[in-house]
Amino acid sequence: MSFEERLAGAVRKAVQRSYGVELDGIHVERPNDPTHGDFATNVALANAKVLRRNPREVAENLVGALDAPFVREAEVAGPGFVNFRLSPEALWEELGYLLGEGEGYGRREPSGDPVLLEFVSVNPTGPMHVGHGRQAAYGDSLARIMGAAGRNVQREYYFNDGGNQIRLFGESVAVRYGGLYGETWPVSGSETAYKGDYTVEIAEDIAREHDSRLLEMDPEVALHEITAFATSWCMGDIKRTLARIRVRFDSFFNEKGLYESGAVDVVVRELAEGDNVYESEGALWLATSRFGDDKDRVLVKSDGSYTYMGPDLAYHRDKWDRGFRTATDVLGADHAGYPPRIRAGLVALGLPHEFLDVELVRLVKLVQEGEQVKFSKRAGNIVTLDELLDEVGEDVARYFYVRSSHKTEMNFDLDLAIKHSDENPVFYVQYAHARISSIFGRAETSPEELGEIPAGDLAPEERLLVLELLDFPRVIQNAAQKREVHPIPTYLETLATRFHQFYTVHRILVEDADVRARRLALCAATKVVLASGLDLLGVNAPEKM
RNA sequence: GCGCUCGUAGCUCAGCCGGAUAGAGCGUCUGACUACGAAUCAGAAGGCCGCAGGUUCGAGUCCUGCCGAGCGCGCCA
Repeated sequence: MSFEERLAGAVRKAVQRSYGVELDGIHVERPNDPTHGDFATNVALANAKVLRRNPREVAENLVGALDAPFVREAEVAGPGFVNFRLSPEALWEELGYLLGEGEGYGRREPSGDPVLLEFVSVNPTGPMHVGHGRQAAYGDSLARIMGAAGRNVQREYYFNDGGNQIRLFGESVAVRYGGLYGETWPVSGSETAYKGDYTVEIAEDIAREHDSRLLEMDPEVALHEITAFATSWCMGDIKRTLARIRVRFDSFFNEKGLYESGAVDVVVRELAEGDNVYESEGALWLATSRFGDDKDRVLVKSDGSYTYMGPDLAYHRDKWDRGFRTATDVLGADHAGYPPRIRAGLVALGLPHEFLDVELVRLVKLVQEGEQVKFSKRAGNIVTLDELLDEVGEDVARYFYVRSSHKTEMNFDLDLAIKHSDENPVFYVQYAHARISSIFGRAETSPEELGEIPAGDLAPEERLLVLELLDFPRVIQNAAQKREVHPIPTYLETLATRFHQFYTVHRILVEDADVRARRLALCAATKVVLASGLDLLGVNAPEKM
């Protein structure tokens, strides 16, 4: 149990003893100003009115009634805060526990209902670009964080391997392929849809494998071949990029299978037989507005084919049928209209409203020389994720992506990113880790060989470092609960600062065996938490750099 | 027009369930390596937390209204 929780419990008991009331939601926090102690609570202020006493009086009584051996000092301050200072023995003991847990510190075993985290899910019509990189980095880190927080999470990639976009893409590659042999391939639109250079590469690969054989076949059959080749080429490319940026998936789910298994038909039929559909203008509409959507949506088009509602609802129903009780979808912010209507459809199918949880990731705005560049896969003017990784490296990219909240807009100036990659704060955090490794190298020992920590007084820098280390479990829980990744980088940077400050003031490898043991313990604990935190972000913790 | 998400230092961003004097990094300026890694540390300058009301002991944080930005509002996904 953390000190926050233990303190909250002790405070609750003290209030109970003094006033005979049971309070819940007791808030204990780390004050900004270290002179306000290690922890503070505002219960006296928050509850003065209910107790009909003035806050300072409540605080005084609370201090008097407090029974908490790990607290060395409790005092009333300001308008009625109670500031606590912990005993060094308790802090060292807790640090010993941290070291005993090692990389597992702050992490919980997965339990509870399984959660399906779906992210990236980009169509296999081209390489991943810098915008996708953000969703990949966010989604993967979120999965790691939720897992560490004890959620039973599975990561899935949903890919669209049918539909109109795919057809247009297949045609675009076919045009390139035909072009290699001086043939003109007929397209359904007035012009080729996808123009990126990679379409030529794919066409060349097709030619390498099939030569001109496909040109002699029935065009529809040939197009089918080409499309299959092209999409699988792209999936391969995407998977390679994902692996490179250390993004892992447990499963890949393809849309086509939903049609082939009849799952889409089943869902549409089920809805059609219910009371929430009606016909209008030759189409079948689903009354999603009854369940919170802005307006109703077409389920079956007037030509008898399904809209995307069909497969998407079938897909989410499938998630439910597989036993998941929460479906977290990580989507680009351009899909903002999507959650209400899909959720409405799912509720119409009888699934609980809370089942679908959507996190919208703001798009990355590409800027070059102060001007916004519109990047479109179809126009071909994209900066690929691979290009970015070539320039700045995996650690810099992953850290950069998740350092700011996924909800805020992100301006991405590639030139600037390359130029300033040396200044990326990830190095600040990694440096602290490498520095500690170097200390252990010099001490000719390792974090594992430390043994018991002899208790003793803590210098201010040591105290702040310990308190920061012990905050890690809370940071993980908080981030998981709020589905945010950026608190981790924020925390790691603070921790690295606390360490560097401690390091600057105190020499670690001193003669005094107890002092040396304590300081090495601080180093070991910092090292393990830094490595663990960086791991949550998919970033390396180097021994030297 | 309606809906969602945002607006914090020159720039990029933090800020836990409403708490005490709003914090970092970059950039600018000044200092610190003859003991463990200076990719570091100490300090200075830099703020109407978009604006205006409201809620209360207390608001960057909650509510309302404006202003500004992005996205969405297809028988596209």
